[in-house]
Amino acid sequence: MTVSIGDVADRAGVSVATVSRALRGLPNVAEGTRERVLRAAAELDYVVNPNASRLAAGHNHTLAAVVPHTTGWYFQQVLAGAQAAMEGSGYDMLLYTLPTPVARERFLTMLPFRKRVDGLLLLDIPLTDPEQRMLAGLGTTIVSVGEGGSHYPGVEIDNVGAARRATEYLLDQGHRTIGLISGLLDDPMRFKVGSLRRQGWMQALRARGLDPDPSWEVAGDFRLVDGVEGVNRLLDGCSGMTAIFCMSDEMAIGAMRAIRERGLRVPEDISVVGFDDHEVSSYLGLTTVAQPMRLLGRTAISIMLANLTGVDTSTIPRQLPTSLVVRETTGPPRS
Amino acid sequence: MTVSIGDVADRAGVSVATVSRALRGLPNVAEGTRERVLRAAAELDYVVNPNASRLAAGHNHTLAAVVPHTTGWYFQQVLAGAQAAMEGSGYDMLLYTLPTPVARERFLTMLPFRKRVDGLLLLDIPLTDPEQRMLAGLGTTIVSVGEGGSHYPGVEIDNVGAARRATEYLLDQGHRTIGLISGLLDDPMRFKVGSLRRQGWMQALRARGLDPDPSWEVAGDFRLVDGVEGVNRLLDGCSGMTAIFCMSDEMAIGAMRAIRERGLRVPEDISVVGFDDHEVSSYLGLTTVAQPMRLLGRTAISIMLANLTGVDTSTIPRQLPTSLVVRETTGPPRS
DNA sequence: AGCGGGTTTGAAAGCGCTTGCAGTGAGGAT
DNA sequence: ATCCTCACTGCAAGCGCTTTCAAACCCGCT
Repeated sequence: MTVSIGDVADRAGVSVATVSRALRGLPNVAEGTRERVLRAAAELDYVVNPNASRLAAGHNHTLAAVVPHTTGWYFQQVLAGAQAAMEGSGYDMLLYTLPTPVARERFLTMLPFRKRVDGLLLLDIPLTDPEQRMLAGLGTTIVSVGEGGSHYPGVEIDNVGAARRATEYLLDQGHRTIGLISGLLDDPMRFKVGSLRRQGWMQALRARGLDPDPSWEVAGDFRLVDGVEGVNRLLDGCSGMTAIFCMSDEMAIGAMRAIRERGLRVPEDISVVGFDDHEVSSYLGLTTVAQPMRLLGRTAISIMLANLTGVDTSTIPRQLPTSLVVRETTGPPRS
Repeated sequence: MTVSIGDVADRAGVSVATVSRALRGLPNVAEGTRERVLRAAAELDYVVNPNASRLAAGHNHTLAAVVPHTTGWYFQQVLAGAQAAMEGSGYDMLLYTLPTPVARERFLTMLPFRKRVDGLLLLDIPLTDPEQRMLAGLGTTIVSVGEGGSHYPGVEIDNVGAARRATEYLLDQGHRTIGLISGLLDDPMRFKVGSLRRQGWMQALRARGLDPDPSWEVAGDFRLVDGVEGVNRLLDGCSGMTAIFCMSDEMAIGAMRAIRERGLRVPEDISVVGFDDHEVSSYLGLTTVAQPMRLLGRTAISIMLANLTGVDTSTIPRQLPTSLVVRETTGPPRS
């Protein structure tokens, strides 16, 4: 039915061992033999059976990406970058999505990737220290993006610095009461980036002698709807706010919607800054912090592949630059 | 080093054959024996080696999704639906992305999924008839979403009907010159959905005795930027246009941007309708045709799994309903 | 006690490939 | 001519499971 390595060997008049070596480009195969094997394989339209090959060789040539969810601009972009970097590497990519606490728990207890994956790419998966240690102890190569850990390498951006920079820009424009729509804080299952970006916002304000009141901030979960709710709670709970910093573009878009529904204008009444540089942001004129999402993915794969092959990774940068993209949703406050 | 089925067998005091059967829940294993095996496996923290298992059993328990690209709201949603439906099915999902003609060609010639995948999920991959036949002849179970084929089952929406409905709505509002920003047409490598939706638009206009001029339409590629360019070409080439139907929300968002940049207002000067019901559309107030993307993914997986197990699939619907979501970017034309 | 039937179990033959090790030959050195 | 190298090649033993087939067992019956 299906053509196997033995068929190729017969046709080429050599042993299966030689076919195996020839096909994989190993040395110790005479050039003439290799050509004969290659021709026979082509004629028979042979493709190796990865299961057999992996079983015999004891590796999987498979990587798994673990993401909180697959929708969401940020994750798509990082994944796309990772995929691109894997192109031609001979590795397959499996995807595990952990959208709910239940899925997360199951992943952490079942460890479904064991014996089927050589490397695990953790894309902003917040893990407690014991969880990190447990995973790292499994023998699977791990690389993280964003939410890092001390038990495996990772790439990330300077969240504190980026948020500080965005806030400083707002301050420079003359704003003094700058609201924050953050990610859920202090939840071990949630992203640390929330606290980091909040630190940046806080630092910038404090540096100018401003003391952010608790009513200046509100927690969201990076989604559009959180922006809407966030703005409403912010504007109801605090007067004189002239700018809002959102920890994701999605929240910023929701925020703008809510602001306009209250009859206020952006940026005349309220300036809005987002984070991510979502595809639509440029079309909406959203001022935002751009982070190199695809590069994050590519870099993580570089580290992964290098670690897997024992190559030195110390020259690969672990922190990637962000940039503030100023567009039309920010401006000076009305005097 | 790693615990194998033999270790479990030893510990449970049975043969590997029995362990294999017990672990997979096969009948013909005494209840007491099964429990003993399960306990031994748990104590040893045993997980089966999928490579060995698949090699021996001759199946892969892996599906591959083939998508034009992973960014883009539509594909993410369909994929998310598919992933959700695979949850607990025991199948892994591999992803092949064909963003360029080169990648597409390579995929079609190398057929990298052979011997590694039981089923192929073609997500809006336009294929010529010979290509379809070739793939179908490979013995891999194939299911399509969107761009269907006559050589394998698929799920889709009524593109013609949906576009006609949207156009009729615009006509009912009083519009008479309704532009179209379509997908690339007549390109074998491109989506047929473009032509189908165009047909719907055309039918609606003709039914009212309107004869669309070539200057009423312009081809795009479903991206934001295509909306911007499309509007500019449309508005430069045709006067009196009061509404524009875009074949994707992304193009609609770009279109609105361009319209506003020209100093025109939406919907007062120009009404805009999109297609997909993108996440941000509700926040932008975009009137659009909603299609059940996640359900498309789920349904495709249902068909796939059923076909793989030889279950009858004739009761699974092959065409899913769309709905027109009227929001704020449409209204009557200015008299 | 002996028998027929169904239920459990185990032995062993693969599944298709990789790889350690031994064998083969050609070519050069002695 | 003999011996040694070294570059190739083949043999055969796995890799860790599934599955066929037959043996073993447990019943209730005769």
